[in-house]
Amino acid sequence: MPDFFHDRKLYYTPIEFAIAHIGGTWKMPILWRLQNNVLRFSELKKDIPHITDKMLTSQLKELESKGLIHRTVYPEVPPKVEYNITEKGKKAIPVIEVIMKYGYDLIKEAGIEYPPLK
Amino acid sequence: MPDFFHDRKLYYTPIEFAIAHIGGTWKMPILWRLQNNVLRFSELKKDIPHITDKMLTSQLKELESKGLIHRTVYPEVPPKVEYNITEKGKKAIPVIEVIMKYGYDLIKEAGIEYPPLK
DNA sequence: AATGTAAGTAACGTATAAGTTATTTATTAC
DNA sequence: GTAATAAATAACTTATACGTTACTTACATT
Repeated sequence: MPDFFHDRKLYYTPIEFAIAHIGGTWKMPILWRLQNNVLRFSELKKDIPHITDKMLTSQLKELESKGLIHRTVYPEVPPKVEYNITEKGKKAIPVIEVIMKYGYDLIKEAGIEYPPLK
Repeated sequence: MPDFFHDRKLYYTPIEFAIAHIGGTWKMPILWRLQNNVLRFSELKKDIPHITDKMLTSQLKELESKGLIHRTVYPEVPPKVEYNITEKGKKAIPVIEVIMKYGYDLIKEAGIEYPPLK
């Protein structure tokens, strides 16, 4: 398991590389919502509780820079910007699904009351 | 998707809860190595490149406190401590596998030279 | 002229994760 | 009596993630 460089950053493992793409508090919630919908900045903001403008902006930028989503600007006033998932981004969806289900299992095991999946 | 409290911490989503269990730089590499082996502290240290004593200690403690691994102390000098995965911990293995495979895919897509999985 | 709008940016502060270096312990081996 | 050993711990520093508040833009509406 050698280390490797990418984009001026050193990675130790494939896991670390994967987390660099979909990790952090907000990237998975964003990708999850874009899996079947093209959404505007304001719609994402509404859909994702607690997210701030700053975090939404920065996480969208990171996802775009890694090619998981695409950003379309409509030159209107007030601005209109739409975000859609890319083919590359779609490959993250099953991964997110597995993590989400694991989270639900843990919640259940911990005896936390929570609306069930599906 | 309501928020919930657990262990005096507020979680926003099942994903966040899952990551609290297996996230961070070192927890997955540790669990992965314990999936089929009972290992001593020093063996884990040898097996996991770049990990420091401090991080190994703290991450083992967190994994133990969440019930994913078990710690056995043999009252000898010098000390002997063994770590093994629990039934609860085993449930994380398929999740880690999916993330790892996703990492390998991303590495391949990025054109990084890397020894292939399997 | 003032107000509202969508999609941000900037400056700043806080919290958590992770890394670095030195020290501890009890016993056996030299 | 000094050194080696395994498994840590403690004090400290650095880096990164995340949050808070205020501000910007260009046009349309009132």
